[in-house]
Amino acid sequence: MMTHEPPADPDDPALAAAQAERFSQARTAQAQALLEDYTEMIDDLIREHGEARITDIARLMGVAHPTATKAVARLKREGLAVSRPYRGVFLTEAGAEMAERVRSRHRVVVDLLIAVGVPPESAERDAEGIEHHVSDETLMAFERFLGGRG
Amino acid sequence: MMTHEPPADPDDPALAAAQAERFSQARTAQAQALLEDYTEMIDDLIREHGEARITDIARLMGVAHPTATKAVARLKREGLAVSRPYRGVFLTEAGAEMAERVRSRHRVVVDLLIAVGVPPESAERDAEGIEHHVSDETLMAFERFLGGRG
DNA sequence: ACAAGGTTGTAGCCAAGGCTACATTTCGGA
DNA sequence: TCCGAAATGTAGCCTTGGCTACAACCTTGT
Repeated sequence: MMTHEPPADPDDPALAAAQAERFSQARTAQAQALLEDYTEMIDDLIREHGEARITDIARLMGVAHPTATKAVARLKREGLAVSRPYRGVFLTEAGAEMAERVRSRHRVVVDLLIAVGVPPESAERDAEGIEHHVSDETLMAFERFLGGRG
Repeated sequence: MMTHEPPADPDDPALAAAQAERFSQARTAQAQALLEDYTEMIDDLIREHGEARITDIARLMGVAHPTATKAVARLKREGLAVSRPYRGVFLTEAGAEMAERVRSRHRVVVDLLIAVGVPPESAERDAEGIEHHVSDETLMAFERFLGGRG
């Protein structure tokens, strides 16, 4: 049955465009992923320690500290965070909103994975990558699914 | 309840390492994603047209043709594909195996999304990004879940 | 009070994966 | 046949997200 893989017929412009659009979208989602991860991490750290220090961000993200600095610079550029030299990093309102959204989505994804039988450890691990590709419609479906089984 | 988000306590080396490892792994998966996508695409084209041309690959992936050329160069470097100038691209045995694995995983992911209530269109769209982060354990869980409701 | 050590910033490198512009090759139709 | 259009290759640019090395800045203990 051919319901899964679309024919990918290079002669059909519509199908080709649709296919290209999916990959394009996956690439876009990936570009967002870094923002989301750092935003949530900063939010986590502030909740627990009242501040988010570059060193801690870097260590928890598993990168060298200049990499974290660059990421924070991008967050600032995008209006998600603020910081002053040698002070911690803080989220703007937009950043806090994103963090909340990301945190909630992460929880739902992990819960769904566990609900369909994925071992919790794998669920936590895979969710880190999966969550960035879960659209709003898919997220809602996950919530319905989880809700429908208490 | 704290079962989802680990405390992310920067003072606990073990937790920090585990957290870092998850992000690290997500980054690795992302690096593999391009290989997987192109490999499957080439396999698709060969199945349908007997050959995979750079132009078609590029169009279906939604990129300019030199981008596809670069990707194929990487596939060749990694021993997944072969090609001669102005001839099509072909998969090595390793490439064909990867394509088969990726195709199968893609199908399972789409089926699972649909099974938990995601609209087919969204399922197809999101699966493109999600599949690359589905580990073997998670994949097996998906298959069990699908099997158990046949 | 101040030196040592940890933290942060900055400079500059690399590879990957996009792109455009241009050169070359192939191939099909007049 | 052979010429023009399409396909492919190549060069070179940009941004991103890694890294190391080094400089500047805090902070803390003696």
